[in-house]
Amino acid sequence: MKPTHHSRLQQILKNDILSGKQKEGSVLPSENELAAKHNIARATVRHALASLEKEGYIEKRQGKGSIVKAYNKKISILNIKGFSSVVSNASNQFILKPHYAAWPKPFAYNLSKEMEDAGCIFMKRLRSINGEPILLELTYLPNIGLPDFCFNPFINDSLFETLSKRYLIEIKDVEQDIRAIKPCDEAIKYLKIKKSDPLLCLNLKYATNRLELNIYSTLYCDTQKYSVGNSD
Amino acid sequence: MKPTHHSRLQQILKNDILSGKQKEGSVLPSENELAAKHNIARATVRHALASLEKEGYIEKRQGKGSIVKAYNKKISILNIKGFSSVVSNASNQFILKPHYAAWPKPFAYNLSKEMEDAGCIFMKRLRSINGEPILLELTYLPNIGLPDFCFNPFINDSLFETLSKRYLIEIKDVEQDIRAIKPCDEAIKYLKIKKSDPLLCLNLKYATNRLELNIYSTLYCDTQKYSVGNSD
DNA sequence: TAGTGGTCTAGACCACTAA
DNA sequence: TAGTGGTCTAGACCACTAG
Repeated sequence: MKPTHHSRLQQILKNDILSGKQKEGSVLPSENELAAKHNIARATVRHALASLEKEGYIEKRQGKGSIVKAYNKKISILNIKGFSSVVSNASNQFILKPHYAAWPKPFAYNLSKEMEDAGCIFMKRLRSINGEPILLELTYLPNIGLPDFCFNPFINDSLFETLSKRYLIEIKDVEQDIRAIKPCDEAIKYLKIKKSDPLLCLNLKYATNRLELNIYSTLYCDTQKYSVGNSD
Repeated sequence: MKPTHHSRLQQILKNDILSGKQKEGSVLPSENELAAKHNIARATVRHALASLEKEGYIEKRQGKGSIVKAYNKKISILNIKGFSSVVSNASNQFILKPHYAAWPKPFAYNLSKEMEDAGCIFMKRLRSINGEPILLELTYLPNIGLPDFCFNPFINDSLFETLSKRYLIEIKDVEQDIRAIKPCDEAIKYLKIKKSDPLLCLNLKYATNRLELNIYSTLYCDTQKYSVGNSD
């Protein structure tokens, strides 16, 4: 996995934004400036900026420039950013730490024979905001090419950051399925809601840069105080 | 609004896919072939294909080609495609036809003084699949630059198609806000659900190619039979 | 008017896939 | 090995924004 010019620039700018060096509403250096500074062609700069725009970090305006987008305060599960990178005052608690298991049967998605046989890594997490439980998440990863996954703690409490830094796995795409349901017993227990409270249920399928590797999550979300959104 | 080479090619390919001339799983002509056939540079072809990929119509594979994506059978409200272009056997019924009105107060989003003063165009639609009511949609458009909007019927029953063909307005972006709620009386009546049934509520804000023009929709969706998804 | 992003060209080389 | 998409360059002109 060799870094390209555009992905390198993309990472530099993303870090500038996340670290606050580029504040929301500020204008990035112009495409020509970036090209000159990094010794790359303008088309390559545009490629990097297009990626940042797709991920929701910037907004482009003809004649003005590339503007750092306002930070979205919603629980942005629907975009690719994940949870811990978006919500502040959020905390993660493992109800079940990552462990090896068989895939549940039946499983909502089709699995290849190879994945089926390898079994899965399963975890159950409760996510809270300001101490209030908001989200119960069941996550399934195929037990392929993830050595020692269960024996090392997460980096920064983040599954995606761990996958990226430890295994060079990047999330490319999300497929999602949303329903409003009556809460199951488990959700009632952990989210401390009533049996009559409606609950948001999301089934997510994350595609990664490894073609055969998908990550599956089922989320139960109490949307009475917070809503689920995207900034896409 | 002058059509560009890449948007023209994008439209041609999109039509080929939607009309079935390019079937799901089939491979589009190669970038070089498309470039030669349409007398444009390969970079321009790539621009068009990138847009199609972003909208979920195709998937690119290095060394193989651009593959037409499997048609997503879910009610894809979360992507930009809209409703009528995605779901077959779907029907639209106006509960309230488009008419001029004041903006509701309070309104979930901030409006500029100009928009506020212009008032809005409001409509209420019930959408059914196979004769079963699934979705109640309340839509608000600013009454700016949409002459005679209320006096002409929709093209193909589609708001987006009407905006595109009659007013050259294209949807660029969607911001969404999702909740599971207890149904309101109106939803119970039109969707024929019980008071205890959980209901999915979506607040959508569509951005368009006209900077000051946003479209707002509130959707109430019965997800007991169909779920809401995206193919992003 | 100067500077920005948007579109477009005509090349080049590389990485991957399949026969 | 031939053909595909992925990356990249060095130019050009246009449309839009702001001073």
